[in-house]
Amino acid sequence: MNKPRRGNRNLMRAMNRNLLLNIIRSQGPLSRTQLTELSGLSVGAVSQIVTDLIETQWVTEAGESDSTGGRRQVLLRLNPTAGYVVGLKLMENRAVCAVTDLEATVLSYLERSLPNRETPTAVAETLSQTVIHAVYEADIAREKVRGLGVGLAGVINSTAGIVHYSPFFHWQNVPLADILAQELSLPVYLENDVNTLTITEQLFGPGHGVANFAVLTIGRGIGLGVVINHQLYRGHKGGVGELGHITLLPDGPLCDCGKRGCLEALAADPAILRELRHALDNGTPSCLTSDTMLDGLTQAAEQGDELAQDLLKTSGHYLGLGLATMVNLFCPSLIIISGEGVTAGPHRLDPMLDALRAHAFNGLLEDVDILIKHADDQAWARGAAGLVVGKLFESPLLQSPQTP
Amino acid sequence: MNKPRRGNRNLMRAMNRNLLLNIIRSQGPLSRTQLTELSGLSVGAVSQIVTDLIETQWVTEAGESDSTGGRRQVLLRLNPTAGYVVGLKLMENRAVCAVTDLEATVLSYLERSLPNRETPTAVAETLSQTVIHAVYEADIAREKVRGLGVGLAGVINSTAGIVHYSPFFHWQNVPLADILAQELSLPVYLENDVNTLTITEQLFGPGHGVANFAVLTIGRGIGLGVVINHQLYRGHKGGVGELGHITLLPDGPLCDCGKRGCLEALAADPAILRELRHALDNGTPSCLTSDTMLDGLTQAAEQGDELAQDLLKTSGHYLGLGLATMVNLFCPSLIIISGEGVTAGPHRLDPMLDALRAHAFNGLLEDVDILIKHADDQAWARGAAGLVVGKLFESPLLQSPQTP
DNA sequence: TCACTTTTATCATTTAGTGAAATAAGTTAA
DNA sequence: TTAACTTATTTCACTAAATGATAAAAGTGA
Repeated sequence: MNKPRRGNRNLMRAMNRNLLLNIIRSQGPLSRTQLTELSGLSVGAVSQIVTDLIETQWVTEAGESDSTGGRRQVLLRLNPTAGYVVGLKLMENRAVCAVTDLEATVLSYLERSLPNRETPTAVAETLSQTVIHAVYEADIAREKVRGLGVGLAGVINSTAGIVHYSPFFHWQNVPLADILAQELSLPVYLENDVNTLTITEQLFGPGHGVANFAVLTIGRGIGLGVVINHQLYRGHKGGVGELGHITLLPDGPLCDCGKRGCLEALAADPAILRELRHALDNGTPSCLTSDTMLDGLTQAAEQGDELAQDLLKTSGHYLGLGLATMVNLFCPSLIIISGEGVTAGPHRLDPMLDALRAHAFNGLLEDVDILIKHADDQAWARGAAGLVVGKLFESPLLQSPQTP
Repeated sequence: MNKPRRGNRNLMRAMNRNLLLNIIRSQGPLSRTQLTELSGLSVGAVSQIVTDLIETQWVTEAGESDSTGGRRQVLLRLNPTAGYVVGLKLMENRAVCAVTDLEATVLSYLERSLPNRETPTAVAETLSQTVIHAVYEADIAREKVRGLGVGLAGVINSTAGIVHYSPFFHWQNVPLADILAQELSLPVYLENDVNTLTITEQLFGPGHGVANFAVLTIGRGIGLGVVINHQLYRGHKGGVGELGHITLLPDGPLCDCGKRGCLEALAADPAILRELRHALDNGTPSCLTSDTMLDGLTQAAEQGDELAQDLLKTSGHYLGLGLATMVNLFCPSLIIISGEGVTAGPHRLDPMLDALRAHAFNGLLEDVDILIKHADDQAWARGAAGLVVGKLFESPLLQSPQTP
């Protein structure tokens, strides 16, 4: 039982238009005839809607296919220059920005350091300039930019475009989307960073067409994005799946959130480095030093350093435990494991998968695909851009729940 | 982004018909004018659809309201005799059965013991007789029975109507829905028992209109039903939220599922009784005996028995820990705590709520309603009946995903 | 060149929602 | 009691979108 909704001709047209647009977008160049088959619409309707899509420049005719004994079919594809989108990913002290076309191909990419502890307005100004610069570098007409997607860690109200809580900026209830929208005169969509990655995996990645899947990101924090019934799940008031803060060890180390033994405090990158320093203080022999970063630790593990291996193994084990809990509750059919922390490699990921298998409920992991997929800075920026693409191709059933 | 769907006039009509029907069902008797306001449809459309609903007997005119200075409005309500549904809840060695009308008012209710370890066919025969008997007792025409809903613990493929795994019957891949449907010549819907309760809370209980909520059941096992975006979530292959089998203590007691330290093995009713026997064996002073059941234990706790209080407290604590994990991942805006285990009262529930508050992520519990709601056998049977009502009033957007 | 195929456009038909106007059925004040 | 006003519901002309048949376009092959 979904929330019932009123139907009228406009909605019907919008649904079918959206249907065709999404088929063309995801299934590559297609003829009108193929569209009728794939959509189930009549030839008349397809003809009419396609004419409209071509007039409004969303779609272009792109060559013809070979004849199969009759008239050649004219291929239709998404107009690559129909529009462009900008994605911005905010991190602790810098931002990365990407301009992409509607197929998420990156046209320009740049990084910018963010002044520390600035006011939201000051940060917003820096961000605006970054966006303008990136659009300039992409060499596209500004009018064709359809929107800006912003991803950052924290609790975000994506509907209102408000940052409820950000661990980096220590903001509270900042209407960042509105501020940026005013400065740039663009639609701005704000979203938790893991969610942007999740949406982009749904649109362009292995998550396409998968009804239920989850994206786990490992890095400074532990993030979780969840798609349920083909729809990103945001939870009550934008409080997304806080997998990083489930309690695994009630007496464990203190977490940033104030509780003890959270997954994040046991298994995220800072936890590994904290345990490294503990071990060195206790005189554990190792080639590592107290200012080794995760990359160095990974290298050391590959070269046989036992401490490094142990640290990664422990982190992986807890990650697997948390992942098993997630699987027991959500039962996704696909799990994408991503983030910078993936680079730590098998020394971390193998124990994770072992623990996952050991603690997931009987049979729940059967037919579940698990993908390891590294996400660098550019992938995060591209993810934020994908957020806008997602809005552009979103089903009208989800948009503007008008009267009822 | 939902899976895009084709729209046509039939769908439009079905959507609006369903919209009106659901408004009438849930908002009580209403006039046509009120319907136009609540639905957003035009007066003409409402008039036409209501005429159709009356012709097809779904709705009846039920008196008039007072005049507010003009023509009196004719009130419309769900036709109470439009149809009836039957619900069946299967337990370890018995089944309970309820016949209700479309508003989930119970018309007849009966219990029946189930012969142990029988074949599915034998069990199905007993169930069919029970259903026929219950319908007879409800004194309704058999043709007006719209379907049978069956709820039982285990992993159920509700789409195919197959019991994948049942902890009680030790069946595997039994097409119970088909067997019963043949015997009774009725549509039969099979579903995990917690899910039936969840659907009924959504239709007739506090879950009505709530986009995201969860139902936790405490009893012999720990169950979880989840509604996300107004839709029951079933997970991949019907593997529902196995909250009972998340690992809380990796070295904890052995669970039925073969793993150690599952929530169910720590906090469900059998776990309490197991710990009771442990404690008695160790000579802990108490007025309890080794064959005390949960009711006796609860009474003892109320009368000040320390062991009983401790046992309930420990169970509650683990329940709260598991609940906090669930909240961190799902972030529902409403939690309904139900099942027979609720009768254990504050000695169990207060520690549960304490642990929940202590381990839920900052602020995630704000504005979250928590309801304690006892569910006895009849409530479970009514829940199974509600499953059918849910099907009858389900949005056409969810039904028959035809071609696309 | 003709017969056949395949693709795409066009057009009459159907039908559900829309909104205005008509009808029905009240109330209220003179 | 009647006229004026209110409110509820039905009716009806209108519109627009999907449908399905038919026509037109554009190819192949003997």
